[in-house]
Amino acid sequence: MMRKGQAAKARDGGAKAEPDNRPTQDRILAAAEELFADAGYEGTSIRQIALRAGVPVALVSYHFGGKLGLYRRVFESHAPTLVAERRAGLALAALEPDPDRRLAAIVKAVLVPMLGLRGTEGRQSLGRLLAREVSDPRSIERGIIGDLLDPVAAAVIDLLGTTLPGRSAAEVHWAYQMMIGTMTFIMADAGRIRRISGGACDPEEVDATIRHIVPLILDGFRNGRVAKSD
Amino acid sequence: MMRKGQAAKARDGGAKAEPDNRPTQDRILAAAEELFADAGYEGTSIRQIALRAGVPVALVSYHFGGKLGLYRRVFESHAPTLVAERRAGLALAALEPDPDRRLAAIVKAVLVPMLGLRGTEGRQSLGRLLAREVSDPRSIERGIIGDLLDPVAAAVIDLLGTTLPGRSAAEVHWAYQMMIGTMTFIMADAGRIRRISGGACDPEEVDATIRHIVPLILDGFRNGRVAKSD
DNA sequence: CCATATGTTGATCGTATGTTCAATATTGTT
DNA sequence: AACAATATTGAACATACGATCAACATATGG
Repeated sequence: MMRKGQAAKARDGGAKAEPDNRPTQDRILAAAEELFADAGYEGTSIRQIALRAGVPVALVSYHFGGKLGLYRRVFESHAPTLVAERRAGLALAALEPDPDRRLAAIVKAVLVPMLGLRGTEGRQSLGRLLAREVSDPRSIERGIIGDLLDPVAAAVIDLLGTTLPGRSAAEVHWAYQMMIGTMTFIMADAGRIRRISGGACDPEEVDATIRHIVPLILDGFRNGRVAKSD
Repeated sequence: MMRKGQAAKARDGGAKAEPDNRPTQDRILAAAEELFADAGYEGTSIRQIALRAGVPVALVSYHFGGKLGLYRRVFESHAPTLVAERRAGLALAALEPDPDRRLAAIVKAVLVPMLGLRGTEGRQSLGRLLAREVSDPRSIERGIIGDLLDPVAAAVIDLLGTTLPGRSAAEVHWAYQMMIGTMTFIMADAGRIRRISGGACDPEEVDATIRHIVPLILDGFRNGRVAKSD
């Protein structure tokens, strides 16, 4: 009962110097983002989140209406930026007259905003969280990805289809899934890629990752036609 | 107290006609495989598993020494088959003199045993479970993938390196990660790919999937050199 | 200054979790 | 048949979970 509001509470963590001026909801969101990214939705408890945020458990339900509401809000608070970056890149790609350059622009418009998260201070956990949600079969029930990311996905596939005129719908969509699968796998990685490659590959090195991954995907797009029976 | 052993217990489920001759451990393993694949490790409870297997909860801990032991056993009971299939395909690929054919053989040796699980009766959940474990950053702590699958992964990368002589270690490893990422993403899918593509792509149709995915990856391998600065 | 809405707190609710136990049933061996 | 080893059972354990409550503090606006 000695503490008088936020100021007293601010000192107990001791981690940073400028901790608690940030509104309480933002601190809860930040804690939730990290923990959900590390352990997933089911693997994280609102008690852990409240503990890291330095607030009583009841505040989480009060501000976000429960665990699922908080989980959803984490995505809603960050996804618009990602979507806007992708749409901006797509718009630039659509202006490109040369099909080959346009293809490269599309791939970069999709990959760069996402892979770049791993190198952006304070955004690493967001990238892992998005990858986790995309990978999780259960995410369909939650509908978060469907609501926030599917629209821009459709735009990507459309532009991809007009840029690869000879391909069937299946070929275009499989190519898209290859791109998303590769990207998601890299985003979700927590060190295994670097370890297995003996340090040759490191998703944390964003530029090098993009420089290696983009051509791999691009050449699949350019040449990868469906095989004969064989 | 009326039931006398297994026979009486067999009738209560009512789902199948030939249920309980199967040893109890196998029923628990089968139930665990499905539920873990659907909801993940944290999202599944021992009680759900015991309920589906038609056994008391205590039996799970008795036979497998706890939840984690059961989870691990599910992989141990199926992974050797998958590894053997991959090694067999790799051995055949190594005999192929033509580099281009060898490359195709390597890719198929990795993809076909895994993607084929989705079309094998009673193995669909195993495929989704493997994909889930590979995607989960937490799986590193469990060590299951590292113990069971990493050795054959190293063999794949080695053969890949000798088949692509001019490439750097980073290029070879990134190519490998693209392949695994694409495969894992497809295996983990629970219907979104089919829905987004309007039915054009369906991971359940194993042959069509392989025929589309293999050339996409192959052409990335063949041509995807690292980009200049750009 | 009061009245009201909003934010915050610690405690408690009912339920679910993984694990363990003693008691009983079954199986295998001599 | 008698024995020990193994398997099965229902009940209980302590802990953790998400949610909710009444009490209290703070901010807002008249």
